[in-house]
Amino acid sequence: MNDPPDLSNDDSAAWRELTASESDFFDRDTSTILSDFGWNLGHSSDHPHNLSDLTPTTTKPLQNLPSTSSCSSSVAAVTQVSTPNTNPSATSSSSEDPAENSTASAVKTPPETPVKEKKKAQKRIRQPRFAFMTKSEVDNLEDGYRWRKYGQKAVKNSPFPRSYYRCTNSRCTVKKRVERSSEDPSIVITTYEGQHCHQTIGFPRGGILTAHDPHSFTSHHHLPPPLPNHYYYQELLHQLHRDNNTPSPRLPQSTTEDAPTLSNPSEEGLLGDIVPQTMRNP
DNA sequence: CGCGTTTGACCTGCGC
DNA sequence: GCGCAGGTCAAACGCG
Repeated sequence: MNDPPDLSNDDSAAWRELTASESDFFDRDTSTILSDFGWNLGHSSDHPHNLSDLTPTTTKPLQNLPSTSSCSSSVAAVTQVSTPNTNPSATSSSSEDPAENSTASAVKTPPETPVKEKKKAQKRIRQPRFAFMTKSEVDNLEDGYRWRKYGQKAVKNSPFPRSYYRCTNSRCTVKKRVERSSEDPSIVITTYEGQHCHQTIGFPRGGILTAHDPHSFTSHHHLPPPLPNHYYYQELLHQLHRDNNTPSPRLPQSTTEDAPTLSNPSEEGLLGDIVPQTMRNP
């Protein structure tokens, strides 16, 4: 049905299906969008500086793909096209393992009938995806969650492999893919799939976040993915469709003249300077 | 020893 | 039906 487009395996039809959600995406307040995916942008300087701690980054959300909520139960929600506006803490109470987990656990089971049928019923289920580009030297940007790498694949037409990560929280089914842009190796494309159903767990090894005080460990300590930027978003779309010889989808409203708007200076400091020109093709 | 990464194999979807 | 590419698994391995 509404198969969410895959950034890497981009299918033009799927991209075109974005239009409605794109409008919604760009019309909405940044923090609202991000919170939909379990990210809550701090409103002051009290958020941790993770991304910029690692490297100067320039980040751009690419898409907000409506689908299901990963931590609420899944199958029935597939047809929901409206924004998955559940906030992570709200969904966490019912965070039984949804389709994603059962799918994964079923994969390696012998190809028996019941499991296979179950898989088949689930195969179309995709979590909401949120992709963004980050101009960074490092591939794996700290985002407040712990990730376990479960796979790496070579990507066609790209010298850079794609890495697959899963949230280490056993009840959280969020995944992310990390790959470098073949056109600009300094650009890291991160695609999140699903919503976290738990708070950020901090950085056990890095110690940037702490949870000593559960009361202070509120949602605004979620680390945000980067801010939306129409320019990058559109650039990527065009780039992808150039690569695939498919017509570029039209973005609602936004133009390449849209300057990235940072809601406050501290965010700018967090995310690094946004330099739209870096995304332009020569 | 626990946890995370690496990596080859396997599964699945999709286009031709 | 076949082949390709993406996605996932899980054993082996490394590290603190």
